[in-house]
Amino acid sequence: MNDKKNVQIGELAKRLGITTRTIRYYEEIGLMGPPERLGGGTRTFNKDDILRLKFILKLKELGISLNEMQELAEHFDIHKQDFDTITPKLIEILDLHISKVDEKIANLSSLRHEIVDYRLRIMDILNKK
Amino acid sequence: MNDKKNVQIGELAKRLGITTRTIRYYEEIGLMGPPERLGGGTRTFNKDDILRLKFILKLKELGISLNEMQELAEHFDIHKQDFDTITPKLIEILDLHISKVDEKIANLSSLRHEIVDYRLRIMDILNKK
DNA sequence: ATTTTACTTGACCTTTACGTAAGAGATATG
DNA sequence: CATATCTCTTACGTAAAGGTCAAGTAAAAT
Repeated sequence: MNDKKNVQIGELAKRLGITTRTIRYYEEIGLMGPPERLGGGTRTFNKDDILRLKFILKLKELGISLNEMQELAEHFDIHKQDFDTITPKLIEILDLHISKVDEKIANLSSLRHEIVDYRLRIMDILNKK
Repeated sequence: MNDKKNVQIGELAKRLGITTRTIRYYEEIGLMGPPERLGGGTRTFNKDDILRLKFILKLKELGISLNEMQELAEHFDIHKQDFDTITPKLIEILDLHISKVDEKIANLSSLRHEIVDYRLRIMDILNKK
């Protein structure tokens, strides 16, 4: 009666290197749609659930916040396998994210300059004494 | 009896473009030593206080966290004018901070690559259909 | 002197992404 | 069956850097 493929939360967490809290949290904020439950209420995750979770983790790795993902939750409904609809929107998001990253890099670079300059000025003060 | 130079918190905040809460907060966490008070308890800030606050804001601008500043609070005791003692330590900090920034930049750069790659793979999937 | 600002402390609120604990029920194993 | 090991929900805690009241004084302006 139990699909070989269905997994409980602890096992899934261990597999993906995250905690059960994280999985429940993603469900809590609606990133992870309610999974099936066993008779007693225990969650079981099927292949699609796992795919979706992996996808979320991938996006997170790329620096996309859970909040940003939520705004797009409608678009990457992996359950529905409508990869056609999800991808254009996702690419849009990724592009936006790339420019954000570029901006951050630019900011850090100028910050670096400033720090170096400041450092030099202090060194000067030290040497002039 | 009142030094022309002494300023109250609202005025000081306005001058530096921050809020009074921020100034009180810095005092709260010990970044800003207790200032003099008027008879009624109103804080007044003298030149040194203002210098110190400006210094803190400068460091903050450079991306140094309040926490990092606290660890160094002993070293940049501007009140004591011991610019000799503060600078070497400060330079040390700045150097450390520069390398932190470099690391962040490197991370963001590789993140950028990953995102672009991911984007490309998705584009491929789209085009192959 | 009186009104209008400004200042005081205290304490709770915000965001993000979970951590952690409590108490109770479910599942797996010997 | 008993026990060990999940899993469940609820709900408060955390870090950073202040924001935002609220009630009560003090200082400044008229």
